[in-house]
Amino acid sequence: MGSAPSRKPTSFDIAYLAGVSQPTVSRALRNSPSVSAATREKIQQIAKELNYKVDKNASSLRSQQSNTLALLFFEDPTPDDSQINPFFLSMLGSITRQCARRGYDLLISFQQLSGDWHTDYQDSHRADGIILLGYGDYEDYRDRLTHLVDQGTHFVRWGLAGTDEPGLTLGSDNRAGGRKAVQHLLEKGCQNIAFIGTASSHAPEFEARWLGYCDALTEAGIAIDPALQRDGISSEESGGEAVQSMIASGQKFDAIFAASDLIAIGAMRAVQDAGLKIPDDVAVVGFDDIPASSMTAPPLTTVTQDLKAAGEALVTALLQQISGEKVESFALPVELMVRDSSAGPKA
Amino acid sequence: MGSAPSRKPTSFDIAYLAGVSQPTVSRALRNSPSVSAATREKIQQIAKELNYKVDKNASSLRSQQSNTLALLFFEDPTPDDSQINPFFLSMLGSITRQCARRGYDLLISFQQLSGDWHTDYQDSHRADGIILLGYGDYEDYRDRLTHLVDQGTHFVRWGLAGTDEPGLTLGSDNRAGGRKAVQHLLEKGCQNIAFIGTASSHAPEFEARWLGYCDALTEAGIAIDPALQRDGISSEESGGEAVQSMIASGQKFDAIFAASDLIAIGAMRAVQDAGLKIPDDVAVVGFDDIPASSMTAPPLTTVTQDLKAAGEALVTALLQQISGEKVESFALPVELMVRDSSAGPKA
DNA sequence: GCATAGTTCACATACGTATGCACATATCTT
DNA sequence: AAGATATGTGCATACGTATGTGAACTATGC
Repeated sequence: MGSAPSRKPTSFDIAYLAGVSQPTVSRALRNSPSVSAATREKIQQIAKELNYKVDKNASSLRSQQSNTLALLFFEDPTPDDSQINPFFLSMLGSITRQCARRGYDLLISFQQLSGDWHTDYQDSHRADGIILLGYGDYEDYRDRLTHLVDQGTHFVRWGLAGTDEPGLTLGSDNRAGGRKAVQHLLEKGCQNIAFIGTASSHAPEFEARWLGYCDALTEAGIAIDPALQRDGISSEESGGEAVQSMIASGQKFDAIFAASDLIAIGAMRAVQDAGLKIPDDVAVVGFDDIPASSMTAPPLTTVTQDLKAAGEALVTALLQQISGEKVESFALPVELMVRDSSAGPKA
Repeated sequence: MGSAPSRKPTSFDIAYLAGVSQPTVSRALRNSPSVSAATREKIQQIAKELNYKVDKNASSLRSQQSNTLALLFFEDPTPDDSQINPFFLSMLGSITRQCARRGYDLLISFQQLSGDWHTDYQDSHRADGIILLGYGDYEDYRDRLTHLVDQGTHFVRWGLAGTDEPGLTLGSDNRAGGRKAVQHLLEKGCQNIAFIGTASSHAPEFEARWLGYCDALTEAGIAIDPALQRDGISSEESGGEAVQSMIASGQKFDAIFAASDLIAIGAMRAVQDAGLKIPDDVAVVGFDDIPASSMTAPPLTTVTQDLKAAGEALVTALLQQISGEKVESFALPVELMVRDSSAGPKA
């Protein structure tokens, strides 16, 4: 191909070739209205020929904005080589594309809850704003969020919308999701619906899902039975142990609503290990619709969140905040994805 | 807390407070040996108090290196809101952590095979090097790789190591993996082992896995039977169709080696839909060990690649290349992860 | 007591772009 | 036709850091 120039072309090179000044080149390439169409086209043509690309560092330095967002995953118990929560990982694609569409680069990082990530990206001018993804007890990092707000850092968090923690939070309508899940089980004729997942404010999303569970039962005139509830974090082990505990205690149940798919998958395995059939003996519904959910046996009925909409909402909200608009937290609608783990002859 | 300063502190602010010049601050913060210990400590102390962070843009502009790597996922048939191949997604965690450990930021992007991504990150000085992840027919983008090499762009690709395409390629030892998988099935007593996956050079990794399949059969003195082979891309549908096709043709088979887990999962479902038991009637082995593999029913035996080592190798190789070292392509060892889809009474 | 080497720092400047301002020319008022 | 607005471009400079060069000062040698 063409001979490799010894040096990357700069806006001065283009200016020289076009017979204009460097500032005019800058303006022309940014489609400034204060440069004539003829000049602009000439400059853009030359830039293309030289394969010129604006230097991101110089541009960001001068304009004081990086056109870059930072995506921070954080995990509570982070083992060093851990997997990321599959649900959040699924959101990555949507966020990435949305960023690209808006002309923003995306910087990515995993973080422990410790460390001083909360200031790094902002202070070093690497990113104009931050997206925070991660389940977790936000009591732990409430201080950090407050600090971010105090510093004027732009950020948006995926979590339980409408709560009172600092900053902007978007999330699915977890309560409505829990309600839909349990209503579905009730319609199937289930009588003793168990809940697995921590129903405390330390896990606000799980708590909201639990409240939805309560809503549906209450509406159906069924009493909330603590004996049908088990605490659990979002893991397969946790779901399995909960089921074993219920079986061991002699508790009758014909359905399980799990606060996450990972819990549900572990629960399903434990149910099957106990010789019970899904969905005939026990129907199971999860929450999140992680990729594995459609591959289990039987495929898992679950509450699916619109990941595409979520990614778009996060990016959009963050960019609005950056541009100075006032943005309100809001919840995204969810839908029930009925699969075989709750289908069948029972209805 | 402290009162928020109206302006972010710069190295000049620190210099003033420390009674030194700005260059001395820069050197002190970079631990340059040409600044005395006393001065360095004083400066670092002040920097800490002011919560000073080096401006990434200015630093990168001046030093002409960004300390950033770009991770490019690309997909052949990219639907706009597509999922990323779960296998590559799994590698993300390892790469991210490794970058962090080396003090590099990670920029992430999804790309079509079209577009001019191959020059963007390099030319705009956004990244010092590029990691390319994606299966695919690299005939399609061989030109782009060549272009990258010509431009002197630093990049490393995950793929079939040791092939002759331009640039540096790391990958798993796909052939050994295929061999191990099939040896395992032979040891279980399987006689008619099918292969699903395109055994052509357009899918070089699949081809290598197929060669491993042939190796194992040949070593066992079994003839390679084309009737036991079906082409297929890496998707569940593809795996399912392949199985249906074999069953429809009356072909006998008591085991399947699928070139990817997605294929294997689709194949398992088709096998079960046909009323056959896994592993008793048909044993199944996949390749990749995606997260869903352990959750299928039965859990899928598969060839697992060391994702942690892979991520580290990619980052390390790229950084070595950036620093001017000569780096050779090499293959990483793989292991068989035996689960229930190939276990059982047959052995 | 002066030259040599070593240490520690300041000065000047470069990295490449974006933008406020002034200025020149062209177009429009009355 | 002279003054008033519009339009397009150049000039100067700022963004914040990193680094080559040289100056001052200290320590060492004879």
